[in-house]
Amino acid sequence: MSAYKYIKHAILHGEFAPKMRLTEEYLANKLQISRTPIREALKQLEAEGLIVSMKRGVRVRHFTKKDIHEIYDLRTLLEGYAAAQAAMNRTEFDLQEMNVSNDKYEAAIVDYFDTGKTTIEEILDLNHRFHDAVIRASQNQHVHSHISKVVVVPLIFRSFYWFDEEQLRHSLEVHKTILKAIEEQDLERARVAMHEHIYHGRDQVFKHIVDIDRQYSGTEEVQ
Amino acid sequence: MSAYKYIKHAILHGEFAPKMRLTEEYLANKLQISRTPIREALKQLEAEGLIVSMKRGVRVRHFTKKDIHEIYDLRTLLEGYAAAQAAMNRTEFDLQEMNVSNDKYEAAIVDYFDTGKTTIEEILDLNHRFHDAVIRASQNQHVHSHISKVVVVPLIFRSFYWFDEEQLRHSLEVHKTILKAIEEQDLERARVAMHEHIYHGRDQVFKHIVDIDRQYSGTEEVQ
DNA sequence: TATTGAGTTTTTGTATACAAACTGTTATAT
DNA sequence: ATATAACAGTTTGTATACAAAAACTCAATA
Repeated sequence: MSAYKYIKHAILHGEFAPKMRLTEEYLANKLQISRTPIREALKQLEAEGLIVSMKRGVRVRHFTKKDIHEIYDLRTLLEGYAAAQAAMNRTEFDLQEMNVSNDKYEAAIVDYFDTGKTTIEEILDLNHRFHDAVIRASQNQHVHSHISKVVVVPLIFRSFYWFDEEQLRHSLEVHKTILKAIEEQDLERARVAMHEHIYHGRDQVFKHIVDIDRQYSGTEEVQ
Repeated sequence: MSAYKYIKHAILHGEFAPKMRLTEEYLANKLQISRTPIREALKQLEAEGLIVSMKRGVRVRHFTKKDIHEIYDLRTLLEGYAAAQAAMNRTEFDLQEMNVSNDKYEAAIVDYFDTGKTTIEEILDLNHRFHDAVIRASQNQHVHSHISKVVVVPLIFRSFYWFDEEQLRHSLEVHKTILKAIEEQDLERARVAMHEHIYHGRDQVFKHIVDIDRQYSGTEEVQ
Protein backbone atom coordinates (compact mmCIF):
# COMPACT_ATOMS: atom_id res chain seq x y z
CA MET A 1 0.00 0.00 0.00
CA SER A 2 1.22 3.48 -0.82
CA ALA A 3 2.21 5.90 1.91
CA TYR A 4 -0.67 8.13 0.86
CA LYS A 5 -3.25 5.39 1.27
CA TYR A 6 -1.77 4.18 4.53
CA ILE A 7 -1.82 7.59 6.17
CA LYS A 8 -5.26 8.45 4.81
CA HIS A 9 -6.64 5.17 6.09
CA ALA A 10 -5.09 5.74 9.50
CA ILE A 11 -6.62 9.21 9.73
CA LEU A 12 -10.08 8.13 8.57
CA HIS A 13 -10.10 5.21 11.00
CA GLY A 14 -8.99 7.32 13.90
CA GLU A 15 -5.60 5.72 14.41
CA PHE A 16 -4.06 9.12 13.85
CA ALA A 17 -6.28 11.28 16.02
CA PRO A 18 -7.24 14.88 15.26
CA LYS A 19 -4.52 17.39 16.13
CA MET A 20 -1.95 14.61 16.40
CA ARG A 21 1.41 15.77 15.20
CA LEU A 22 2.93 13.69 12.43
CA THR A 23 6.65 14.01 11.90
CA GLU A 24 8.15 12.69 8.72
CA GLU A 25 10.59 10.53 10.59
CA TYR A 26 7.84 8.98 12.71
CA LEU A 27 5.86 8.05 9.60
CA ALA A 28 8.96 6.88 7.74
CA ASN A 29 9.81 4.63 10.61
CA LYS A 30 6.25 3.34 10.96
CA LEU A 31 5.98 2.48 7.26
CA GLN A 32 9.59 1.35 7.01
CA ILE A 33 10.36 3.60 4.07
CA SER A 34 12.40 6.75 3.64
CA ARG A 35 11.09 10.28 4.17
CA THR A 36 10.92 11.08 0.45
CA PRO A 37 7.68 9.22 -0.39
CA ILE A 38 6.25 10.28 2.98
CA ARG A 39 6.71 13.93 2.09
CA GLU A 40 4.95 13.46 -1.24
CA ALA A 41 2.02 11.74 0.45
CA LEU A 42 1.76 14.58 2.98
CA LYS A 43 1.61 17.17 0.20
CA GLN A 44 -1.34 15.35 -1.34
CA LEU A 45 -3.14 14.96 1.97
CA GLU A 46 -2.64 18.63 2.67
CA ALA A 47 -4.11 19.55 -0.71
CA GLU A 48 -7.09 17.39 0.22
CA GLY A 49 -7.45 19.10 3.58
CA LEU A 50 -6.96 16.07 5.80
CA ILE A 51 -3.84 17.47 7.43
CA VAL A 52 -2.69 21.00 8.15
CA SER A 53 0.92 22.12 8.02
CA MET A 54 2.44 24.48 10.53
CA LYS A 55 5.76 26.22 10.72
CA ARG A 56 7.33 22.87 11.37
CA GLY A 57 5.62 19.60 10.48
CA VAL A 58 1.98 18.71 10.05
CA ARG A 59 -0.96 17.78 12.23
CA VAL A 60 -4.04 15.70 11.57
CA ARG A 61 -6.80 18.17 10.86
CA HIS A 62 -9.31 18.69 13.60
CA PHE A 63 -12.85 19.31 12.39
CA THR A 64 -14.97 21.45 14.66
CA LYS A 65 -18.74 21.22 14.94
CA LYS A 66 -18.91 24.22 12.65
CA ASP A 67 -16.79 22.33 10.11
CA ILE A 68 -19.08 19.32 10.24
CA HIS A 69 -22.09 21.57 9.86
CA GLU A 70 -20.62 23.35 6.86
CA ILE A 71 -19.46 20.14 5.27
CA TYR A 72 -22.93 18.63 5.51
CA ASP A 73 -24.45 21.78 4.03
CA LEU A 74 -22.02 21.52 1.16
CA ARG A 75 -22.57 17.84 0.66
CA THR A 76 -26.34 18.34 0.71
CA LEU A 77 -26.06 21.02 -1.93
CA LEU A 78 -23.83 18.94 -4.18
CA GLU A 79 -25.53 15.57 -3.80
CA GLY A 80 -28.95 17.16 -4.07
CA TYR A 81 -27.86 18.69 -7.35
CA ALA A 82 -26.40 15.38 -8.46
CA ALA A 83 -29.68 13.60 -7.70
CA ALA A 84 -31.65 16.16 -9.72
CA GLN A 85 -29.23 15.92 -12.62
CA ALA A 86 -29.37 12.14 -12.40
CA ALA A 87 -33.15 12.36 -12.71
CA MET A 88 -32.63 14.38 -15.85
CA ASN A 89 -29.74 12.55 -17.48
CA ARG A 90 -29.81 8.93 -16.27
CA THR A 91 -29.43 6.24 -18.93
CA GLU A 92 -30.94 2.78 -18.79
CA PHE A 93 -27.53 1.53 -17.76
CA ASP A 94 -27.38 4.01 -14.87
CA LEU A 95 -30.81 2.90 -13.65
CA GLN A 96 -29.65 -0.68 -13.62
CA GLU A 97 -26.45 0.22 -11.77
CA MET A 98 -28.34 2.14 -9.10
CA ASN A 99 -30.88 -0.63 -8.70
CA VAL A 100 -28.21 -3.30 -8.38
CA SER A 101 -26.33 -1.18 -5.83
CA ASN A 102 -29.38 -0.65 -3.72
CA ASP A 103 -30.44 -4.27 -3.94
CA LYS A 104 -27.04 -5.25 -2.58
CA TYR A 105 -27.43 -2.63 0.10
CA GLU A 106 -30.79 -4.08 1.07
CA ALA A 107 -29.46 -7.63 1.12
CA ALA A 108 -26.56 -6.58 3.32
CA ILE A 109 -28.82 -4.85 5.83
CA VAL A 110 -31.17 -7.83 5.98
CA ASP A 111 -28.22 -10.14 6.44
CA TYR A 112 -26.68 -7.91 9.08
CA PHE A 113 -29.69 -8.26 11.37
CA ASP A 114 -30.46 -11.80 10.27
CA THR A 115 -27.24 -13.75 10.42
CA GLY A 116 -24.78 -11.08 11.48
CA LYS A 117 -22.32 -12.28 8.84
CA THR A 118 -22.28 -8.94 7.08
CA THR A 119 -20.20 -6.31 8.83
CA ILE A 120 -21.06 -2.67 9.30
CA GLU A 121 -18.05 -1.77 7.15
CA GLU A 122 -19.56 -3.67 4.27
CA ILE A 123 -22.87 -1.85 4.69
CA LEU A 124 -21.01 1.44 4.80
CA ASP A 125 -19.22 0.53 1.60
CA LEU A 126 -22.44 -0.48 -0.19
CA ASN A 127 -24.15 2.73 0.88
CA HIS A 128 -21.22 4.59 -0.57
CA ARG A 129 -21.54 2.64 -3.82
CA PHE A 130 -25.20 3.57 -4.14
CA HIS A 131 -24.45 7.24 -3.68
CA ASP A 132 -21.64 6.90 -6.18
CA ALA A 133 -23.99 5.33 -8.72
CA VAL A 134 -26.42 8.24 -8.34
CA ILE A 135 -23.67 10.78 -8.77
CA ARG A 136 -22.34 8.98 -11.84
CA ALA A 137 -25.84 9.00 -13.31
CA SER A 138 -25.78 12.80 -13.10
CA GLN A 139 -23.19 12.64 -15.92
CA ASN A 140 -21.14 15.39 -14.30
CA GLN A 141 -17.63 14.18 -13.65
CA HIS A 142 -16.62 17.36 -11.85
CA VAL A 143 -19.50 17.23 -9.40
CA HIS A 144 -18.41 13.68 -8.75
CA SER A 145 -14.84 14.57 -7.92
CA HIS A 146 -15.87 17.46 -5.67
CA ILE A 147 -18.32 15.35 -3.72
CA SER A 148 -15.72 12.69 -3.17
CA LYS A 149 -13.45 15.29 -1.60
CA VAL A 150 -16.22 16.64 0.65
CA VAL A 151 -17.37 13.33 1.95
CA VAL A 152 -14.22 11.93 3.44
CA VAL A 153 -13.99 13.48 6.84
CA PRO A 154 -13.01 11.10 9.63
CA LEU A 155 -16.05 11.48 11.86
CA ILE A 156 -18.49 11.35 9.01
CA PHE A 157 -16.65 8.43 7.52
CA ARG A 158 -17.32 6.43 10.64
CA SER A 159 -20.80 7.79 11.38
CA PHE A 160 -22.48 4.57 10.30
CA TYR A 161 -21.36 2.89 13.46
CA TRP A 162 -24.03 4.92 15.22
CA PHE A 163 -26.92 3.73 13.05
CA ASP A 164 -29.33 1.28 14.63
CA GLU A 165 -31.62 -1.16 12.80
CA GLU A 166 -34.47 1.34 12.58
CA GLN A 167 -32.23 3.94 11.00
CA LEU A 168 -30.57 1.57 8.57
CA ARG A 169 -33.93 0.32 7.34
CA HIS A 170 -35.13 3.89 7.05
CA SER A 171 -32.10 4.89 4.98
CA LEU A 172 -32.90 1.99 2.68
CA GLU A 173 -36.42 3.31 2.19
CA VAL A 174 -35.11 6.78 1.41
CA HIS A 175 -32.74 5.28 -1.14
CA LYS A 176 -35.77 3.71 -2.80
CA THR A 177 -37.61 7.03 -2.81
CA ILE A 178 -34.61 8.68 -4.47
CA LEU A 179 -34.37 5.89 -7.01
CA LYS A 180 -38.06 6.10 -7.87
CA ALA A 181 -37.84 9.85 -8.39
CA ILE A 182 -34.80 9.43 -10.63
CA GLU A 183 -36.57 6.71 -12.58
CA GLU A 184 -39.60 8.95 -13.10
CA GLN A 185 -37.34 11.89 -13.93
CA ASP A 186 -38.88 13.91 -11.14
CA LEU A 187 -35.98 16.31 -10.55
CA GLU A 188 -37.33 18.14 -7.53
CA ARG A 189 -38.52 15.00 -5.79
CA ALA A 190 -35.08 13.46 -6.24
CA ARG A 191 -33.32 16.55 -4.96
CA VAL A 192 -35.50 16.95 -1.90
CA ALA A 193 -35.29 13.28 -0.97
CA MET A 194 -31.51 13.45 -1.19
CA HIS A 195 -31.45 16.64 0.89
CA GLU A 196 -33.57 14.98 3.55
CA HIS A 197 -31.42 11.86 3.46
CA ILE A 198 -28.18 13.70 4.04
CA TYR A 199 -29.53 16.09 6.65
CA HIS A 200 -30.89 13.09 8.49
CA GLY A 201 -27.38 11.69 8.50
CA ARG A 202 -26.13 14.95 9.94
CA ASP A 203 -28.71 14.80 12.72
CA GLN A 204 -27.35 11.40 13.67
CA VAL A 205 -23.80 12.65 13.74
CA PHE A 206 -24.66 15.63 15.89
CA LYS A 207 -26.64 13.45 18.26
CA HIS A 208 -23.43 11.61 19.01
CA ILE A 209 -20.80 14.28 19.06
CA VAL A 210 -21.81 16.45 21.93
CA ASP A 211 -18.54 18.24 22.39
CA ILE A 212 -15.84 17.44 19.88
CA ASP A 213 -14.70 21.04 19.90
CA ARG A 214 -13.11 20.51 23.29
CA GLN A 215 -12.55 16.77 23.23
CA TYR A 216 -9.17 16.97 21.55
CA SER A 217 -8.00 20.28 22.91
CA GLY A 218 -4.90 18.58 24.29
CA THR A 219 -2.22 18.01 21.71
CA GLU A 220 -1.49 14.39 21.19
CA GLU A 221 2.15 13.88 20.29
CA VAL A 222 3.72 11.12 18.26
CA GLN A 223 4.91 7.91 19.94
CA MET B 1 8.60 31.57 -5.84
CA SER B 2 7.83 27.98 -4.95
CA ALA B 3 7.86 25.29 -7.60
CA TYR B 4 4.15 24.78 -7.01
CA LYS B 5 3.30 28.40 -7.70
CA TYR B 6 5.60 28.62 -10.68
CA ILE B 7 4.12 25.61 -12.42
CA LYS B 8 0.55 26.59 -11.57
CA HIS B 9 1.16 30.08 -12.94
CA ALA B 10 2.69 28.69 -16.09
CA ILE B 11 -0.31 26.42 -16.66
CA LEU B 12 -2.89 29.14 -15.99
CA HIS B 13 -1.10 31.55 -18.29
CA GLY B 14 -0.79 29.09 -21.12
CA GLU B 15 2.99 28.76 -21.05
CA PHE B 16 2.51 25.08 -20.39
CA ALA B 17 -0.20 24.23 -22.90
CA PRO B 18 -2.92 21.62 -22.35
CA LYS B 19 -1.70 18.06 -22.95
CA MET B 20 1.91 19.21 -22.79
CA ARG B 21 4.08 16.60 -21.20
CA LEU B 22 6.06 17.78 -18.19
CA THR B 23 9.04 15.68 -17.17
CA GLU B 24 10.59 16.23 -13.77
CA GLU B 25 13.99 16.86 -15.25
CA TYR B 26 12.66 19.47 -17.65
CA LEU B 27 10.99 21.36 -14.82
CA ALA B 28 13.99 20.95 -12.52
CA ASN B 29 16.20 22.39 -15.19
CA LYS B 30 13.80 25.22 -15.96
CA LEU B 31 13.50 26.26 -12.29
CA GLN B 32 17.14 25.50 -11.54
CA ILE B 33 16.33 23.28 -8.59
CA SER B 34 16.50 19.55 -8.00
CA ARG B 35 13.74 17.09 -8.79
CA THR B 36 12.71 16.60 -5.17
CA PRO B 37 10.70 19.83 -4.70
CA ILE B 38 9.38 19.46 -8.26
CA ARG B 39 7.89 16.09 -7.45
CA GLU B 40 6.17 17.47 -4.37
CA ALA B 41 4.69 20.34 -6.36
CA LEU B 42 3.40 17.92 -8.99
CA LYS B 43 1.65 15.84 -6.34
CA GLN B 44 -0.22 18.91 -5.14
CA LEU B 45 -1.14 20.00 -8.65
CA GLU B 46 -2.42 16.54 -9.41
CA ALA B 47 -4.57 16.58 -6.27
CA GLU B 48 -6.01 19.87 -7.54
CA GLY B 49 -6.70 18.41 -10.95
CA LEU B 50 -4.53 20.76 -12.99
CA ILE B 51 -2.30 17.97 -14.26
CA VAL B 52 -2.94 14.32 -14.93
CA SER B 53 -0.40 11.58 -14.37
CA MET B 54 0.11 8.69 -16.70
CA LYS B 55 2.16 5.53 -16.45
CA ARG B 56 5.23 7.69 -16.77
CA GLY B 57 5.22 11.40 -16.08
CA VAL B 58 2.45 13.96 -16.10
CA ARG B 59 0.66 16.12 -18.62
CA VAL B 60 -1.08 19.46 -18.30
CA ARG B 61 -4.75 18.69 -18.07
CA HIS B 62 -6.82 19.33 -21.14
CA PHE B 63 -10.36 20.58 -20.48
CA THR B 64 -12.96 19.74 -23.09
CA LYS B 65 -16.06 21.80 -23.80
CA LYS B 66 -18.00 19.34 -21.69
CA ASP B 67 -15.56 19.95 -18.83
CA ILE B 68 -16.02 23.70 -19.06
CA HIS B 69 -19.77 23.27 -19.17
CA GLU B 70 -19.78 21.07 -16.09
CA ILE B 71 -17.39 23.29 -14.22
CA TYR B 72 -19.56 26.34 -14.81
CA ASP B 73 -22.64 24.42 -13.68
CA LEU B 74 -20.78 23.52 -10.53
CA ARG B 75 -19.51 27.02 -9.96
CA THR B 76 -22.99 28.44 -10.48
CA LEU B 77 -24.39 26.04 -7.92
CA LEU B 78 -21.68 26.82 -5.36
CA GLU B 79 -21.48 30.57 -5.80
CA GLY B 80 -25.25 30.88 -5.98
CA TYR B 81 -25.42 29.10 -2.66
CA ALA B 82 -22.65 31.29 -1.27
CA ALA B 83 -24.54 34.44 -2.34
CA ALA B 84 -27.71 33.24 -0.64
CA GLN B 85 -25.82 32.34 2.52
CA ALA B 86 -24.07 35.69 2.41
CA ALA B 87 -27.48 37.36 2.30
CA MET B 88 -28.38 35.43 5.41
CA ASN B 89 -25.16 35.64 7.39
CA ARG B 90 -23.32 38.78 6.32
CA THR B 91 -21.97 41.02 9.08
CA GLU B 92 -21.54 44.77 8.90
CA PHE B 93 -17.87 44.15 8.29
CA ASP B 94 -18.65 41.85 5.36
CA LEU B 95 -20.92 44.47 3.82
CA GLN B 96 -18.15 47.00 4.02
CA GLU B 97 -15.62 44.62 2.50
CA MET B 98 -17.91 43.81 -0.40
CA ASN B 99 -18.69 47.47 -1.00
CA VAL B 100 -15.04 48.45 -0.93
CA SER B 101 -14.16 45.62 -3.33
CA ASN B 102 -16.83 46.61 -5.79
CA ASP B 103 -15.99 50.31 -5.56
CA LYS B 104 -12.43 49.45 -6.50
CA TYR B 105 -13.74 47.29 -9.32
CA GLU B 106 -15.83 50.18 -10.59
CA ALA B 107 -12.94 52.63 -10.37
CA ALA B 108 -10.70 50.23 -12.27
CA ILE B 109 -13.23 49.79 -15.07
CA VAL B 110 -13.77 53.52 -15.38
CA ASP B 111 -10.03 54.06 -15.45
CA TYR B 112 -9.51 51.31 -17.99
CA PHE B 113 -11.68 53.04 -20.57
CA ASP B 114 -10.71 56.52 -19.45
CA THR B 115 -6.95 56.61 -19.17
CA GLY B 116 -6.04 53.03 -20.04
CA LYS B 117 -3.61 52.94 -17.14
CA THR B 118 -5.41 50.07 -15.46
CA THR B 119 -4.71 46.71 -17.08
CA ILE B 120 -7.25 44.01 -17.81
CA GLU B 121 -5.29 41.75 -15.44
CA GLU B 122 -5.96 44.17 -12.59
CA ILE B 123 -9.67 44.25 -13.41
CA LEU B 124 -9.71 40.48 -13.44
CA ASP B 125 -8.06 40.45 -10.03
CA LEU B 126 -10.51 42.96 -8.56
CA ASN B 127 -13.46 41.01 -9.91
CA HIS B 128 -12.00 37.98 -8.22
CA ARG B 129 -11.69 39.91 -4.95
CA PHE B 130 -15.34 40.90 -5.05
CA HIS B 131 -16.43 37.32 -5.55
CA ASP B 132 -14.12 36.31 -2.74
CA ALA B 133 -15.66 38.88 -0.42
CA VAL B 134 -19.15 37.55 -1.16
CA ILE B 135 -18.06 33.99 -0.51
CA ARG B 136 -16.38 34.99 2.74
CA ALA B 137 -19.58 36.72 3.80
CA SER B 138 -21.36 33.37 3.47
CA GLN B 139 -19.37 32.29 6.54
CA ASN B 140 -18.76 28.85 5.07
CA GLN B 141 -15.06 28.14 4.81
CA HIS B 142 -15.57 24.82 3.08
CA VAL B 143 -17.70 26.27 0.32
CA HIS B 144 -14.95 28.81 -0.14
CA SER B 145 -12.20 26.26 -0.61
CA HIS B 146 -14.25 24.25 -3.10
CA ILE B 147 -15.13 27.30 -5.16
CA SER B 148 -11.52 28.37 -5.31
CA LYS B 149 -10.66 25.08 -6.98
CA VAL B 150 -13.45 25.45 -9.51
CA VAL B 151 -12.65 29.03 -10.35
CA VAL B 152 -9.12 28.57 -11.64
CA VAL B 153 -10.00 26.42 -14.64
CA PRO B 154 -11.70 29.11 -16.78
CA LEU B 155 -8.64 31.25 -16.16
CA ILE B 156 -6.78 28.96 -18.51
CA PHE B 157 -8.89 30.41 -21.29
CA ARG B 158 -8.30 33.97 -20.06
CA SER B 159 -12.00 34.57 -20.55
CA PHE B 160 -11.87 38.11 -19.27
CA TYR B 161 -9.77 39.32 -22.15
CA TRP B 162 -12.76 39.06 -24.38
CA PHE B 163 -15.05 41.27 -22.34
CA ASP B 164 -15.72 44.54 -24.11
CA GLU B 165 -16.74 47.80 -22.47
CA GLU B 166 -20.44 46.99 -22.66
CA GLN B 167 -19.93 43.69 -20.86
CA LEU B 168 -17.61 45.02 -18.21
CA ARG B 169 -20.07 47.76 -17.31
CA HIS B 170 -22.88 45.22 -17.28
CA SER B 171 -20.97 42.93 -14.92
CA LEU B 172 -20.49 45.89 -12.61
CA GLU B 173 -24.25 46.47 -12.54
CA VAL B 174 -24.87 42.81 -11.75
CA HIS B 175 -22.38 43.03 -8.91
CA LYS B 176 -24.41 45.92 -7.54
CA THR B 177 -27.62 43.91 -7.85
CA ILE B 178 -26.01 41.06 -5.94
CA LEU B 179 -24.74 43.45 -3.29
CA LYS B 180 -28.13 45.09 -2.84
CA ALA B 181 -29.83 41.72 -2.43
CA ILE B 182 -27.25 40.65 0.14
CA GLU B 183 -27.66 43.93 1.99
CA GLU B 184 -31.44 43.48 2.08
CA GLN B 185 -31.01 39.83 3.06
CA ASP B 186 -33.00 38.75 0.05
CA LEU B 187 -31.61 35.23 -0.32
CA GLU B 188 -33.32 34.21 -3.52
CA ARG B 189 -32.61 37.48 -5.29
CA ALA B 190 -28.95 37.16 -4.39
CA ARG B 191 -28.79 33.58 -5.56
CA VAL B 192 -30.53 34.20 -8.87
CA ALA B 193 -28.44 37.27 -9.64
CA MET B 194 -25.28 35.27 -9.01
CA HIS B 195 -26.54 32.41 -11.16
CA GLU B 196 -27.22 34.79 -14.01
CA HIS B 197 -23.86 36.47 -13.57
CA ILE B 198 -21.88 33.26 -13.81
CA TYR B 199 -23.89 31.75 -16.63
CA HIS B 200 -23.38 34.97 -18.52
CA GLY B 201 -19.66 34.50 -18.01
CA ARG B 202 -19.96 31.02 -19.40
CA ASP B 203 -21.78 32.30 -22.48
CA GLN B 204 -18.86 34.64 -23.11
CA VAL B 205 -16.35 31.83 -22.82
CA PHE B 206 -18.28 29.59 -25.17
CA LYS B 207 -18.68 32.40 -27.66
CA HIS B 208 -14.91 32.50 -27.99
CA ILE B 209 -13.81 28.92 -27.71
CA VAL B 210 -15.47 27.41 -30.70
CA ASP B 211 -13.44 24.27 -30.94
CA ILE B 212 -11.08 23.67 -28.06
CA ASP B 213 -11.83 19.96 -28.19
CA ARG B 214 -9.68 19.65 -31.30
CA GLN B 215 -7.40 22.63 -30.90
CA TYR B 216 -4.84 20.79 -28.81
CA SER B 217 -5.29 17.31 -30.20
CA GLY B 218 -1.60 17.14 -31.12
CA THR B 219 0.69 16.30 -28.23
CA GLU B 220 3.10 19.06 -27.49
CA GLU B 221 6.33 17.72 -26.09
CA VAL B 222 8.81 19.37 -23.78
CA GLN B 223 11.79 21.35 -25.13
C1' DT C 1 6.01 -6.43 -44.32
C1' DA C 2 5.04 -7.19 -39.76
C1' DT C 3 6.63 -8.95 -35.33
C1' DT C 4 9.43 -10.24 -31.72
C1' DG C 5 13.02 -9.49 -28.51
C1' DA C 6 17.61 -8.00 -26.79
C1' DG C 7 19.90 -4.07 -25.64
C1' DT C 8 19.96 0.92 -24.92
C1' DT C 9 18.12 5.23 -23.31
C1' DT C 10 15.00 7.87 -20.79
C1' DT C 11 12.50 8.83 -16.82
C1' DT C 12 10.59 7.86 -12.50
C1' DG C 13 10.86 6.11 -7.50
C1' DT C 14 13.42 5.78 -3.25
C1' DA C 15 17.23 6.24 -0.01
C1' DT C 16 20.58 8.95 1.98
C1' DA C 17 23.41 12.90 3.21
C1' DC C 18 23.80 17.35 4.54
C1' DA C 19 22.39 22.16 5.13
C1' DA C 20 18.95 25.26 6.98
C1' DA C 21 15.34 26.43 10.05
C1' DC C 22 13.12 25.99 14.13
C1' DT C 23 12.69 24.66 19.32
C1' DG C 24 14.05 24.18 23.75
C1' DT C 25 17.50 24.67 27.47
C1' DT C 26 20.94 26.45 30.24
C1' DA C 27 23.96 29.91 31.82
C1' DT C 28 24.76 34.70 32.48
C1' DA C 29 23.70 39.43 33.38
C1' DT C 30 20.54 42.77 35.15
C1' DA D 1 13.28 36.51 39.44
C1' DT D 2 13.31 37.81 34.58
C1' DA D 3 15.28 38.47 30.32
C1' DT D 4 18.60 37.38 26.91
C1' DA D 5 22.21 34.99 24.42
C1' DA D 6 24.51 31.02 23.14
C1' DC D 7 24.31 26.36 22.39
C1' DA D 8 22.42 21.76 21.48
C1' DG D 9 18.86 18.91 19.65
C1' DT D 10 15.18 18.13 16.53
C1' DT D 11 12.93 18.31 12.22
C1' DT D 12 12.35 19.97 7.72
C1' DG D 13 14.04 21.25 2.86
C1' DT D 14 16.98 20.17 -0.97
C1' DA D 15 20.49 17.82 -3.69
C1' DT D 16 22.36 13.77 -5.30
C1' DA D 17 23.04 8.88 -6.26
C1' DC D 18 21.40 4.79 -7.66
C1' DA D 19 17.89 1.26 -8.59
C1' DA D 20 13.65 0.12 -11.09
C1' DA D 21 10.44 0.67 -14.63
C1' DA D 22 9.00 2.18 -19.06
C1' DA D 23 9.89 3.54 -23.82
C1' DC D 24 12.58 3.30 -27.66
C1' DT D 25 15.80 1.25 -31.33
C1' DC D 26 16.98 -1.82 -34.50
C1' DA D 27 18.32 -6.15 -36.10
C1' DA D 28 16.79 -10.98 -36.63
C1' DT D 29 12.99 -13.88 -37.88
C1' DA D 30 8.64 -15.55 -39.75
